[in-house]
Amino acid sequence: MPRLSKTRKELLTTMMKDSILEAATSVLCTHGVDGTTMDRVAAAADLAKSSLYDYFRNKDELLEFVAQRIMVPTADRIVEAAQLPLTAIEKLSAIVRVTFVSVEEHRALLAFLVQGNVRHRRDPRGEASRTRVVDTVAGVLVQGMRDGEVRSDDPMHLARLFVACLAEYCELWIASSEPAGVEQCVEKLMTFFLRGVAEGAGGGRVAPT
Amino acid sequence: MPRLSKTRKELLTTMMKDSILEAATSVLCTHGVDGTTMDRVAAAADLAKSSLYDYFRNKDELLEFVAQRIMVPTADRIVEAAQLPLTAIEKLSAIVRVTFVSVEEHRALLAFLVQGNVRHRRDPRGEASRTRVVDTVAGVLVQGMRDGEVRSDDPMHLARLFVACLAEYCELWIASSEPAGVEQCVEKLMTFFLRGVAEGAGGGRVAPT
Amino acid sequence: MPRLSKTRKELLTTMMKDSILEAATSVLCTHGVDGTTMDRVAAAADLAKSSLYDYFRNKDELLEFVAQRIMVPTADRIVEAAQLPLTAIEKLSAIVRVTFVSVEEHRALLAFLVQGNVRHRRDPRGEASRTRVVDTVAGVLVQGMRDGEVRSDDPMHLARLFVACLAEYCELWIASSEPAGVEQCVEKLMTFFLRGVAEGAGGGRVAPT
Amino acid sequence: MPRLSKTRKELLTTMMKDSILEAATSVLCTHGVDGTTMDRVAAAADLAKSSLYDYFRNKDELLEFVAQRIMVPTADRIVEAAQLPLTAIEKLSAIVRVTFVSVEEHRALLAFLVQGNVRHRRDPRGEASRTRVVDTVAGVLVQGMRDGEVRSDDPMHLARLFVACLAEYCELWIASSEPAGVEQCVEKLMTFFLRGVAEGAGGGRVAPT
DNA sequence: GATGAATGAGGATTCATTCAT
DNA sequence: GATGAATGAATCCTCATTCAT
Repeated sequence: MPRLSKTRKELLTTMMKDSILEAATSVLCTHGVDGTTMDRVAAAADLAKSSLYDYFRNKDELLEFVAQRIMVPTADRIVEAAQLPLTAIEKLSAIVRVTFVSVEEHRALLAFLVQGNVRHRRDPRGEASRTRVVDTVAGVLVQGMRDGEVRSDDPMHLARLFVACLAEYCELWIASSEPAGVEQCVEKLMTFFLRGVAEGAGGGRVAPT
Repeated sequence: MPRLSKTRKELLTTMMKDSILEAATSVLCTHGVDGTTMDRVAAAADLAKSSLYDYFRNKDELLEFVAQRIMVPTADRIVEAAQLPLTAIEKLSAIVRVTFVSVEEHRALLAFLVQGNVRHRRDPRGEASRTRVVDTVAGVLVQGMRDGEVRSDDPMHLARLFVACLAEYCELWIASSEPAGVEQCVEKLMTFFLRGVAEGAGGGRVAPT
Repeated sequence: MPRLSKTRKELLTTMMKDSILEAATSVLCTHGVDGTTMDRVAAAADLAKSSLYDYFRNKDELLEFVAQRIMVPTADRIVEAAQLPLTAIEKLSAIVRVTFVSVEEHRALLAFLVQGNVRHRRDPRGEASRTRVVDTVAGVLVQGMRDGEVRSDDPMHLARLFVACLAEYCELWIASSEPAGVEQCVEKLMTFFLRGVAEGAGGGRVAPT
Repeated sequence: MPRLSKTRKELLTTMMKDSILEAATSVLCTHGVDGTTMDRVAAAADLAKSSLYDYFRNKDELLEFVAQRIMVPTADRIVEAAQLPLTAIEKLSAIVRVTFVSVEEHRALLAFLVQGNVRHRRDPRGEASRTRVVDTVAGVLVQGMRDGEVRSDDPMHLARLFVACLAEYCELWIASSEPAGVEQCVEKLMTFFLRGVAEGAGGGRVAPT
């Protein structure tokens, strides 16, 4: 057989990486980050453990690959949404919508990563993506404050609360036995985020001590 | 010498367990959940590793004990706050306040557990406490809806968002270099939770698709 | 049982380390440096592999310990011999003698280390000892040249040749089925080293090209 | 196309083996014996790893081939030198000279093999060549003793010392930043070997105990 | 109760080797 | 002949757990 053309070779490699990605994803969902061993990934990929090392230099690189493959496109879409010519509130809606769509694609995994990584302070995998998202949201909030759409407060704090709610709601949604439609989720979450839970327009005077 | 009375014996055991608890807490703060080995706990407790097994059947039981000891009292206080004769909104304020006070007491650890455990799907430690808190908050929200203080929505969903925000804000607060006072935090978080981020009374019309 | 006194504890640990040392020594002799696995050492020590790590942090530390325990005392004796108030030639004799005595104590192992390390350029274990020995010999040779006992030449080169011959002769000696006495070895090697192989006093005119 | 003639086929195979030899040589020089993996050799040979097995049954055979290809010609030249119609001392000179020339050709590699293999007791690669050399030298020494050029002693012992010195000096020479010329090396080494290090004709009375 | 010692079940990683195409 | 893909056996190391004293 003649040497495979470089392109073809890379294609095959890419397909294998994707197949391993899928296996790793499934193991991650089933066993959690700490339970994700090379053994299990290999088994899920129906491959010898050592073969994993033909595609990834080590476990970290593999996990990094998973994180990138899942988080980065989502973060990308979010950043793009924030760059559309919209009002701040419209952008926030768009961000929520885009997130739900991504999560719907990857179901459990994204939620898992969103959580897992956010929380493991020492685990840098995926942290970059989260930071990008938080920063993007903060930027939108600043725009909203400038335009009088959003009340004045520390934008980074609000952005983190926003992302935390988003993550929690994704989790909720995915775990739900009869998940609601994306649009309904967007609306509910935006309502919560914009108006809070208090009844009525003038509501929400914070209770005295 | 007569045998120690059963009571006295149990008292000593309890003291040892507390001493181990302290050691485990310190290790958890220093090394994180994954870095918490029986070796390190034993060293921190100035005890032989094998002696840990005289007080706890295994590592999980030990960690469970830690989780209980830290989370349960906080959850207790939260439940108590929810039982005071207050309006729903006042109760929510009280819950937030009580949480911040607990977090302030345990600093890193509580926040760590709040995060770490909530997120690790497979890790049931502390999950019970979290569930209790969410349920309690949901109950308060139901009261609020009945009394016209809280707008109508799925109380479990709102409760989870509430707790998620609370956890995120604790994290924020603990990581902060010049942490604000408890009262200020309570107010900010309650404002967010009750009124959202939208400017003005009529704000927060959710953006159309 | 009361806590073992620190002294007693250390004593036991030391005994175990020695027992492991012996096991490692035997494995080294049998399988060579590259064939010395923790598995084999554990088996030879009649211990679980993991127990080795109770006494040595890792394989390198174990091998380092072996090297130190074997090489350092020998190197020490050699250095001491070089500090006696003797003529250079007498010192060289003393060095050879001391080496043979050490080798006799440790038989195969010392020879093995002498070789193994000398040759594995990348393996720093024991290298320090060898360097010390070579330097010491070089010092003695310098003294000999100053005193007119040794002909002028690069002392480092001569020292390395000296040590190489010493090592080779040890090897020879150990492999021999009817090993000669130490004194005879010393004499033969010294004769070789001092006078070479040429017959007669005026011998050894180097052959022309 | 007609089948290649057997001869032609073998020729191609030989060429490939040589090409792999070169690759292996380069890897050996760069990474040492332990760092010489089939992967690296394949990469250096610009060949698939599995293709190596079309030419060598296994790694040992490959290394053996390398050893032979490097050592055998040198040993051959040494044996030839020993067969010239010369005095023993002249022969020894010739042997040293021939060795240095070979080493100069292969630089690091030969020295590496001389060391690495000689010392690894379990590693038979190259051992045969070394034995041939030692035997040849021993033969020359016997001639020298018969002719009164070399003092009486065990010729095998002296031969081994001779070879050990030769190897050490090669190493020295190769590691040297400003290596001396071959002739100078030959002379120095022969002087050492024939006359030892003692000053003066009558020198080298071995020191008394 | 407490301790020191020991262990077995993994886990990541490397590498020589095989085999269908 | 050559290749890409795959593999199993080793190897180092960690850690929860047990047990005699």
